[in-house]
Amino acid sequence: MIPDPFSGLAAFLAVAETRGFTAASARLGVSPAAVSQAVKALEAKLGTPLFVRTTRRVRLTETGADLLSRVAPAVADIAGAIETAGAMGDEPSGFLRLTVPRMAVPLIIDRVVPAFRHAHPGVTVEVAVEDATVDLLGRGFDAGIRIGEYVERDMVGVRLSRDIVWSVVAAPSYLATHGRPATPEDLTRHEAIRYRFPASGALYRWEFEREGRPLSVDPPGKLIVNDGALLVSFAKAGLGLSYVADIAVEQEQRAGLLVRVLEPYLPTTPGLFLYFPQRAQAQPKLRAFIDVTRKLLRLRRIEAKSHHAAIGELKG
Amino acid sequence: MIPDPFSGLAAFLAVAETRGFTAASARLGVSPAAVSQAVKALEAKLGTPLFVRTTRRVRLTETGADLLSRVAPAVADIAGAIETAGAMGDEPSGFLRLTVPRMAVPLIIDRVVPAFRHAHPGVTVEVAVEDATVDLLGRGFDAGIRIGEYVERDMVGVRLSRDIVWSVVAAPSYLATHGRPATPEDLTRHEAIRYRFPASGALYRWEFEREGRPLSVDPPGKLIVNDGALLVSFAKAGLGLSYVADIAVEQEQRAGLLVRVLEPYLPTTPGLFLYFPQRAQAQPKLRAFIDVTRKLLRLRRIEAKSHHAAIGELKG
DNA sequence: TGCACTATTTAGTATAACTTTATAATCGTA
DNA sequence: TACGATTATAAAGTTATACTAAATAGTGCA
Repeated sequence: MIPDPFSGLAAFLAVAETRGFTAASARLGVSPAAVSQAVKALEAKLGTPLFVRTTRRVRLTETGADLLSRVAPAVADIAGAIETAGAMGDEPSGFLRLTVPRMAVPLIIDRVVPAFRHAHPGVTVEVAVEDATVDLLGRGFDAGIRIGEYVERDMVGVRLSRDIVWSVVAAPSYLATHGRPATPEDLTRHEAIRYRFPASGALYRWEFEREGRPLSVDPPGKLIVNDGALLVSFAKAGLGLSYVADIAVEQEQRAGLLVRVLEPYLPTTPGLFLYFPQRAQAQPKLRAFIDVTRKLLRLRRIEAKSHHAAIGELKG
Repeated sequence: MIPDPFSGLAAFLAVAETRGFTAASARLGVSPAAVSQAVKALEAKLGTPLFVRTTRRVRLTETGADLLSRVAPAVADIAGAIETAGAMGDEPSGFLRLTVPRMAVPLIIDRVVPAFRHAHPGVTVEVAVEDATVDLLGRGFDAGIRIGEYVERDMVGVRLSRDIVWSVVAAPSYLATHGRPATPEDLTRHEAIRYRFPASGALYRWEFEREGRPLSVDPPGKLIVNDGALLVSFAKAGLGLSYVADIAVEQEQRAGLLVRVLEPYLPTTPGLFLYFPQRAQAQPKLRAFIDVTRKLLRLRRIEAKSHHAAIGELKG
């Protein structure tokens, strides 16, 4: 048997509170003999009687009174904690910790988290923005957003966006001055706004395809940033070419502030996904977050269709 | 069954503290499946998972962490109350935890503990052998054996042995080959079997007195041990000189296997004492241990007197 | 003094908890 | 990338514990 430090306490407390074994047995829903045996076993374990009893009266000994006075508050604490834990069962509450790449902030997080907080004020949300691939369980996260379809087993991926078409963009003013690159090799004669990964410190190589084969380029650049938003804003300022996901510059393109170049050479990859451990998906806080996210992204798809935009399917 | 408000808590606490079901099952002394079932039943009762687990990792959920933080102090209170109640019983029961230096094992522990266990089978005795000075209360010990008379407040010391006369001893064969040191300085031309304290890693300096003034020597030696028994057995094997308490080599001296040298220079210190908190001495388990110890050491003194040996007084 | 009621003990039974075995999953290392 | 070692869990069977029923002894009140 699992050694039970509480063995006999329930019976002891019931007898002490009702002042009798028969009353205690009625309260506990068992026979008087069961209560008698349980208390007797506890007394044997302690090596001292807890009650003085006649067939007509039950009185706590000094040791029993002392034990009761110390144990009763602690038992009440435990009962309260268990009740609270049980109450947490149905309503989402507690902490929801997410790790997300910076790109996901304007696309997903800025929209979903306010809606989620509004719908579930009992849940504290923590968003850790980082562009490194994160070990969810090891770092204590409940879920994460990632580019591309994760292949880690026992993880579930929920698509949050359509596929990403990568883009090289520049301001019209930049192109007027420096010309328009026609092939990836032309980039050697241009200014690139480079991206450095915060975690690893590596510079992001620009990736292309030619006739189905991958091609990687390290273009020259005198601007290096570690923030995706700066890639976009510096490009708009005419400071160079940026390599970004098309979904990050949709508005700038529509407004004519940024222009795509090298389109025939740019790849497409799966978009943003929400990942979480399969075992965790039964948790109310996570289910609630997924539900809110789906509803919001479905609304966005309806909006996008009305703008005649191509939308990727949302998958469960 | 008596409804048990604590059902599953022991298993839950064990898993939370050990961070795994297998480790928890080892601690509780049951199979991993039993722990898994107990926790699962508690989770079902609460309607919420307490752990997120893979086969390789176990992590508390937010609910589980909250439950743990609330339950753990209450459980500790209950354990303390039960232990106190048990200590106050007339029949000694529960745990008696002792910390003792290795030297005390052959002299005291080997004799007293079997007798005590025989007389009081209801008490579980734990003996921690270590040569470091131990904080009794901080480490959860009921009593400890120490060389010398403790002056810590609220502690009571019961003498267990007569004063210790320290000795430098060697086998006759060693002395025949290497000569007999006449002064502590002569040790520089001898082989010492050194003692290293396991806890601190410090080498034990050999302490002498000359004309009432202390004198400390670091003799050279190519044998270093952290076990007192090895000091004696290596000395018997003629491997060098050992610095030991005379009570540790009484039999070897009587048998002529070891010879004392440098006697005029060796100090005497108070012997072995049993120490315990003053407020604990009313506890039956501790009173019983003291009684058994006194009886046994008194018997030993009668034995020793019949051998015409000098015995130190036993003090309370 | 007698009766009603309670606590306890004992023997038997039922149920709960545990074990064993097999399986699936995970993580680390080669 | 694949394989092996280790862990968690589920299911079925077994064992041990806790409970019940019945009998007995004791107590307190009318």
